[in-house]
Parts: sequence; structure tokens; C-alpha cells
Amino acid sequence: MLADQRQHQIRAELARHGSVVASALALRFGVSEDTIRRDLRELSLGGVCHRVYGGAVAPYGGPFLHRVAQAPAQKAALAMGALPLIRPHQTLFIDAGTTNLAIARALLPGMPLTVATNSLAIATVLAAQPQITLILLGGVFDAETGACTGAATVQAIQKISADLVFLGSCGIDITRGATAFDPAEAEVKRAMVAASACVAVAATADKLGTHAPYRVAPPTAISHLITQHSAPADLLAGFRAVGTTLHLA
Amino acid sequence: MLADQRQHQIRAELARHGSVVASALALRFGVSEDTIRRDLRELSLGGVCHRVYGGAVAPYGGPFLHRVAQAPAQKAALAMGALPLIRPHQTLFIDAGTTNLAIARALLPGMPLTVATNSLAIATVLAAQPQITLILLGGVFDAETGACTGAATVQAIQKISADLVFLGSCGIDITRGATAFDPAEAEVKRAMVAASACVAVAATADKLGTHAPYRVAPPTAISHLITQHSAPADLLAGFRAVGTTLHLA
DNA sequence: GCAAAACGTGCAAGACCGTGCAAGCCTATT
DNA sequence: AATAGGCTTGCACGGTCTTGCACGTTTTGC
Repeated sequence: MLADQRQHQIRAELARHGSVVASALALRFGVSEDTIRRDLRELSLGGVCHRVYGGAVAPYGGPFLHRVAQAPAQKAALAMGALPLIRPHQTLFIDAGTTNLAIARALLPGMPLTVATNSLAIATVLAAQPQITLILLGGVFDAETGACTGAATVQAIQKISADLVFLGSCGIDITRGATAFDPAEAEVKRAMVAASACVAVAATADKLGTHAPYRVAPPTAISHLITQHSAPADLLAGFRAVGTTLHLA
Repeated sequence: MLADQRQHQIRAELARHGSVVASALALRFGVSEDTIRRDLRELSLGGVCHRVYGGAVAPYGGPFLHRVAQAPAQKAALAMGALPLIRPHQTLFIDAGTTNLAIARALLPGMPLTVATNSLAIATVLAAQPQITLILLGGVFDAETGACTGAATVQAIQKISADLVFLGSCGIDITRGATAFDPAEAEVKRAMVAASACVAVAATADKLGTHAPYRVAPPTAISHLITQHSAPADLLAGFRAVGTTLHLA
């Protein structure tokens, strides 16, 4: 069997079942597990799958909650770094995304705020805090991002004027700024930026230097960037040069 | 089985039932309870669940969820009675309320539907079902009911035309019909009734014969009433007389 | 107050992983 | 035709991750 056929079959299995087990594939194709691991590594490089212990799973290939458990400690650290930006009685947008979910979870109990979000998970977290006035930005729910997108969401955003937005980041680099994978998602993000006095992005280091197809905000529009010490130094310098305040956690 | 799949299943179980039992999961997956405990610990780090003695529960979402645990078996039975009203490819409103939450949980996996709800808990349950097109009715969140109310919510409702609404019931009797405790809540319910071809109310027997200050729908507007055998016979007869179809679970 | 169940932690066994290396196969060039 | 080079594959080895068990502690129900 050709290597190409093997990888194609693995793709099919991933699409059908959502996950594959390395040992089972080795048995099925009559090759060593090493070869399977090499295949999976290669496929994951191409974004076809995500390696996990024992095999691989379809990447983001399911609802939003799959990603929540990824690197929770790092995201919690970023969230702590984002907290100083927030003052009592402010109005915030919190965009969808797992890093922003960590921020919502870290919001100090007792600080009075008005928060508007299109993310179901973030809303659920904030609903438990009585001193927070919570506004749900409704619309058609997208299981991929775990949030609402579309015209109704954008309209709801436009009725609000916020002090600060925590923008979810699909990708962020120094030439394109913040970018998004999906056009509808990008529209929502742009509306949030337009309705906020100040834009903050919290992103783990692996998001930096990457980009997605749809532009959301140029680098100059990003007032605050919260990221990790391990971020590429030249990229950080670039953002600093355009006036972005950096917060390293 | 991959560890990733195991955690995914635990998440699904949490979304569906709101809680999991460690020993039961260990038995189901054929692993030791230690491993399950490790999974639950990790998931709770990501905020997916909250550890409790014996297992884990879905994160606390405000005062509303306090009432979920009340008479869960009876509400699940009502939910089963409500299912026959629903046909594939219909559009539904599901109003807030713990009985309606039970209906959302009972919705058959695999039945394609469009569901619009203002309840955060119901939305969370339905978000896990990929064949359901979910519409969130946004607005200002009310922690007491766990749902959105207000002008924005009403406007969102008015843009939709549904086949059926499951109306939440604060109180229901034969002279006043369905009533609500809160004026804003009542506005939302009235809008749902106006935008639906058919009105169904699922209520435990203790709600029958009681009433709240704000009128939502007269008895003649209620097409279906799902309740228990223990409901007062005269009240049931009254509803039957005005043309309501009764479903006793 | 006590017994049983559940819990957290430390630890060892085993599964799994990545890397380096050599053998086999195919292709292209001499 | 022969050989060199590139590519894939399997194996060895050292490291990492997961899992189950043991043991002492905490919580729950009676």
C-alpha cells in the first residue's frame, strides 16, 4: 500500500469517526506504529488532525468545548494579566474564545460591571455573578465557536457603547493585525471593535505570528496585547512600535 | 479508548444531565475511579465542571439552577409527555423554566429542529446537539429566571415565526390562563405566543390552579397542556371544555 | 461517634513518543 | 548496466505520559 493511500484512509477515518487510534491503524495497514505516528505527525502539521496520546482527533472538529481543556493553566495566567485593564462600573464586550472564557472566569467576584458577550460559555460563567449586569448578544448559534454570529448579533452590538473589548483572536500578526477564520465571525468582531473605546487581545504565544483570511482590526487599533514571555521578541517589538501596550504573563 | 474521547463523553454527559458520578463513569469506560477523578480534576481546571464529593456537576449558573433539582423525575416524565407534539423540521420557541429545561434535555438526539430560546440553560443543553439550529434570543440577562428579558428579547422574537411554543408557567388556572410574576417576563411570553401557531404548556400539578399578577395567555389560547394525573379534575375538565388538548404523564 | 465510601498523593509498571540510524526500494544520472 | 542519491520504513533507545495501586486523610450517612 502506498503511503498516500494510507494517509487518505486515515483522513477518511478521522472525518467519519472523529478520532483514530495509532495501534489500531498499525494493525489495520500492516505497518509499524512508528509509520503511523509519522503519518499522524504529518497530517497534524497540515492541520488535518490534532495529535493526542494514543492516536489523533479531528482538529476543532467538534463543538467549542473540545478546546476548553487545552492549556488551561496558561490561559488562566493570561487572564490574570488581563484583569488590571478592568475598572469597576465599566462596560465590556467579551468576544468568544477559550482564552476570553478564562478571563471571564477570572473576573473578580464583587466588581460591578456591565458585560456583553455572544459566547454561551462566557455568559454561563458570568450569570453566576450577581453584581455583573449581563447582556446576551443573541443570534444564530454557531457550534464551532460556541457563540452567536450573524446580522442579529451585529445589530445588538451596535446598540451598545463599551469602554473595552476583549477580542478573541484566531490569528494575530504585526502586518495584518487581528484576523478571523470565518466572515460572519469577523463581522461580529469588527462591530465590537467599532463600539468600544479600547481594544484588548489576549492570546497564547502559538497564536502570534499566525493569521486567518478575514481582517478584523489593524495592529494600530489594538491598544493592549496580553501574551506570554515565550512570544517571539520581534513580533512584540513590532507591536510596541505601533503603540500597543504589552502585558506579559 | 483515547483519554480525549473519554473526557469528551464526560462533557457530553455533563451537558445532558448536569452531573456525573465517578463510580458510574469508571464502570462505563472500564477504567479505575482514579483515572476518572483525574479527568474530572482536569475538566474542572478548565471550568467545564465543578468537583463535588462522588463526582462532578456542571458549573453553577445562578439562582435559577437551584430549582432544577426540584422534582426532577416528575419533570422528566412531563418532558416525555411533551415529545409527541414535536415533528422533525419544525421551528419551536422554548421559554425559560425548569420544566422546559427538562423538555430540552429530552429532545430526541437526531431530530432536526430549529429552536429559539431565551434561556441560558436550555441553550447550553441544545448547543450539544448538532442537528438543532439554535437561535439565542438575546437581551438583558435575568439571574432569577436564568433567561433574557426586555425589549431586545421581544424584538428578536418578533422576527421569528414558529410552529409551536413551550410556554414556561409561573401559574396557570382556568379563569386567568397562563400568568407570570414579572412584567418584563410576561412581555416576552406574550411575544412568543403571538409568534407561534400553537401554544403548549407543561406544568407540574402544583402550578395548576395558582396564578401570578401578569396575564400572558387566556385559557382558550393554550392548545396543549401537559401535566400530571394528580392534577385537580375540575381544572382539567375546565381546560378540556375550552378546547385544550390534555396530556397526562 | 463510627463505619464506609470517596479523596488526594506518591510511586511503579507499562504504554506511548520522538530521534537517530540503518536497510530496502525507487529513480536518475553516469 | 551500474551507481549515487533520495525516500520510506522498521528498529533501538531514552524520555515522557498515563494508569492503577497503596496508603493515609477527609467527607458522608447512620
